[in-house]
Amino acid sequence: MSEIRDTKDRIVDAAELLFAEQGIAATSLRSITQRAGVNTAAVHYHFGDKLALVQAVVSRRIAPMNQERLKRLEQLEIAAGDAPVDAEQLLAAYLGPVVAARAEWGESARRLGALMARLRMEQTDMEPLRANFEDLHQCYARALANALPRIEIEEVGERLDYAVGAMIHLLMHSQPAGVGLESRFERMIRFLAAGFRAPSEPIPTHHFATVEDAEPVGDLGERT
Amino acid sequence: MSEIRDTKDRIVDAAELLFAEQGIAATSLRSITQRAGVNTAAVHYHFGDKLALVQAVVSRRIAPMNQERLKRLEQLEIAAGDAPVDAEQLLAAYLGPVVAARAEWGESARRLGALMARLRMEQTDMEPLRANFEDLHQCYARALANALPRIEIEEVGERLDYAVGAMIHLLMHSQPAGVGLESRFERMIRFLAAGFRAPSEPIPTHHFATVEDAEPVGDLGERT
DNA sequence: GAGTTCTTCAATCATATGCTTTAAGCGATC
DNA sequence: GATCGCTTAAAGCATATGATTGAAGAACTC
Repeated sequence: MSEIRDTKDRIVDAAELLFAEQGIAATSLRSITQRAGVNTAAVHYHFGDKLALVQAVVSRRIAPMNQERLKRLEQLEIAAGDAPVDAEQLLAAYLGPVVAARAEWGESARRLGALMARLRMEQTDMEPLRANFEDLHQCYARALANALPRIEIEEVGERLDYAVGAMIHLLMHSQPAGVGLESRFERMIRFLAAGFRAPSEPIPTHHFATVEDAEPVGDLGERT
Repeated sequence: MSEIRDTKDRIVDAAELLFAEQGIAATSLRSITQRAGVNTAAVHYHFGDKLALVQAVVSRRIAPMNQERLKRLEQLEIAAGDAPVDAEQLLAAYLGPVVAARAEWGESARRLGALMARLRMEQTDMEPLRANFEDLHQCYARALANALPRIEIEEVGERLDYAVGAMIHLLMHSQPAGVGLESRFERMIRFLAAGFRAPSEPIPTHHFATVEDAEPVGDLGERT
């Protein structure tokens, strides 16, 4: 009985690590079972096939994190009442759980970023994984569109995509020790929030030579 | 003689397409040679091994594009004289060649974005590929730091990373037909430029309107 | 045209992969 | 204590992979 969970968990642990470090397609079941110290057939017994293993890994880590993100969004919307939620708070709610995951899972969480990036890259090849992110993206895009009424909703979606791209990058390339990760996240949020608040249309005339000081995060008081 | 270039080029063509669509590690030499209509051994004869093939693909497409980007940077700096180059122009110079590549290479250019994304993801596994981007990144980070004297240079580098992440995302997920790609690029540049101009520090401790609720970034990595 | 080099081809190697099968181990139930 | 279900183990299967070989085939030089 104790061995059951042990074997299954060890497989998922090893798979998570190797998927993150080498990519999903590039990781063989044998390397997983070898690292987990279990038999090669165990993964097929417990999961069925490789894709099911991938989904198990996702279910254990990514899915709860995305639920947390949705929960935070809900809380923000409740707290804001009828008023739109602040864009920066939305970004923090979107990105925060990833940072929290690091703090909670310690060293093993270092893989999370790489795993998410791999998922994002390879989900084209594995359609079933896409569903894990679509809801999340749509909900936040809608909330951000409310927070930024001047920006066309379509463009808000695009910008959220860019934010995801930036986050993925940070997750992929941040140092193992996670030194300064939280402050880097804060800076990234500042960067992204400023981008989100950029006007939707270009400045009619092509004279943005002196825009530098004219369009910072000046209009911050649009909330409360 | 005519066959020589043909075979070599056909291999590179097929490799570029398949690398972009399936990933580098996930693409077998056999699938490449099959698509190219050449013998399996041809790739080893002409290139040596798989990594050399990858480098050949990069050399033909990515490397010239990166050179173009450096050239544009140089021209901007010359044109600006002693004054720093505008950040938006820098971003356009950085991202423009990618758009130009699409227009120039037609349908085959659709793969470029995916290829660059794959390269970025898998270059961790293939160290030799990293050099193709490091110079570029440093030069632009320096120029952007000049354009944005208020931002710490370290943070400028981070922000450029985020810009790359956003660009990669756009390249990966834009539609095949490339409908509206250029306008999307323009909007992305607007988004990114606004981010780059965001102040480096959150908001100095000294009072700025209502710091209390205007700084949602603070409770990012909350410990439960 | 002979000789040399460059290029292609079919066949093959050693290994790795996802997956299956068959049998053994183990605990609980009757 | 025998039986049954769940779990693990070892071996093997069919296929795919990167790489190599040696010979056949152009192509060019002299």
